[in-house]
Amino acid sequence: MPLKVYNTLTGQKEEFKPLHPPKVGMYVCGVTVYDYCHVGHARGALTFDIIRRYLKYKGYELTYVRNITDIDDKIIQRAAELGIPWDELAGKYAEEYYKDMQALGIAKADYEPFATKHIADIQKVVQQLIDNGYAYEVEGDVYFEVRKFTTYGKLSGRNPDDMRSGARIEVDQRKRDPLDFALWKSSKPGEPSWDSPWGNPQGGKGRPGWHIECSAMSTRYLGDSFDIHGGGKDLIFPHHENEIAQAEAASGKPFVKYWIHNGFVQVDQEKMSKSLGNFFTIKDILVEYPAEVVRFFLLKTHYRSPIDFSDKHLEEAKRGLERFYNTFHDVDLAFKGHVDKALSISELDTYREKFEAAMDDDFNTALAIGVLFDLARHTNRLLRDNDSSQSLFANVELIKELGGVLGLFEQEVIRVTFGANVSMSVNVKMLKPEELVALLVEDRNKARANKNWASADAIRKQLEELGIIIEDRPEGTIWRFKV
RNA sequence: GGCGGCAUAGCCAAGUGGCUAAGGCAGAGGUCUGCAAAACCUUUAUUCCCCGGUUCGAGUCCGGGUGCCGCCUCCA
Repeated sequence: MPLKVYNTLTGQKEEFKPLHPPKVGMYVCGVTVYDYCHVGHARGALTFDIIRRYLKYKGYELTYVRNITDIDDKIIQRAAELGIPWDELAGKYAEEYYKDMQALGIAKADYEPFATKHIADIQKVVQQLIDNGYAYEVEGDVYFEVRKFTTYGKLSGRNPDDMRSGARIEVDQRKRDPLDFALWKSSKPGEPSWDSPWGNPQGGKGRPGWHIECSAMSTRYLGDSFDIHGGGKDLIFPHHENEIAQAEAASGKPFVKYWIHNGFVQVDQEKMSKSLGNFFTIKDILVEYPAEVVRFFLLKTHYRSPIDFSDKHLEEAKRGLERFYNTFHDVDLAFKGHVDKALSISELDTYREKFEAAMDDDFNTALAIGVLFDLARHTNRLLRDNDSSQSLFANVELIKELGGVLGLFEQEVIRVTFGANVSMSVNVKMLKPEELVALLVEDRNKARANKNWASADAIRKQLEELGIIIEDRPEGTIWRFKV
């Protein structure tokens, strides 16, 4: 089945045909490190984590680059407010960013370049643009001349003549056109700076503009033309539009084939953002919910749709996840089942095919999760009918394998055994002293044997308050953690 | 003002021309059970914001309207 992706550049879903199969190059705009990351950043990172995982599942050889912006106005401003060096601030939040990503189960990209480590590459592109006649220098600043790039606006569907530049900010009179944007900025005394050929007769000090680093670093690692470039919807204009102008004006070649943009996380129907102040940091949320719940919550909605962030929705996601874990546990418990109506291999293949069809359709994780729910229900049904535990393990394996493509069900588990014939898998991260629980369960069962229901119920209730669920089943008592 | 997106059950959310509109959560009834939980079964949208149109046939395409959101300024 062909993979289809929605391409912002054409406004359509297109069949994914890499430039040099099976190799695929993907560049994603990461974060500017001046503060903690919030759930919106998590969604962006997660979207491309899924795309990466699925491309690999499909057998592509992916090179994934995700940058970190460690020099810009916000960093300088925030550092000044705090009275600390700008690079100390950037370093600190880069560290925090790495921690957040790791906590969310989002692996590092193959390359995670920092802007300040690529000043030479950036200057090379700026010079190239000047040489090609697309950029001009004014008092140490270098601007891109938008009117020279005739296809400007093709990504965001804008016409330069329609844009009301300067409607909300003052236009720098030194620019030839209000739309022109900075490639290189001269530095004021005390600001971070690098030597440059621009400004003063013999060259001056300055720093890169915001957009140029992505053009420079993406092509540095992936070549002048590559397959996928991604980021949040808010980057379409001006950031990505400008990247295209810079890269194509410099190289003379098409820059990116597929542009992919993820939708926003909203709070009460409004975009979650730093400027509105309505954000929740990743750290805050991970105190309340396991990372897997956050991941599941985000993947229940297609990546391009807006998603409303709320406690209620997180709780819903948690319960849904619990459903899968219950199935895993129950199949474990049915270890000694017998063989009859097993799911055939071809039936399992049908689920795999449906899952792939969903993911092939522009990474439709919401639909794909629906397929996993179907398989879980099917498995529970077979379990009820006393089917083969062997074949049901195959079901669970498939759920875990496909869930793994979404980064779900990946936690390390250990097997815990009670008495002679009851055992189960426990998420090791959530592990509490299991011997103690086993002991309490034993005590409770003694109480039950004596029909001391009050005592038995009290133990169950107390354990539940600790996050441990007791269930009395025909085959014996089991316990599990709440998700 | 320009450009783009969204509107599907109590809530969340798939579906973008054709069998009875996925799935999850919540609710109701049932099976099981000391009780509870889990699981399973049944049930919850004659209908997809409104009005026109195209078509044998539209939630799905086209036109108009209403509401909401985003970008045009830093933003994932």
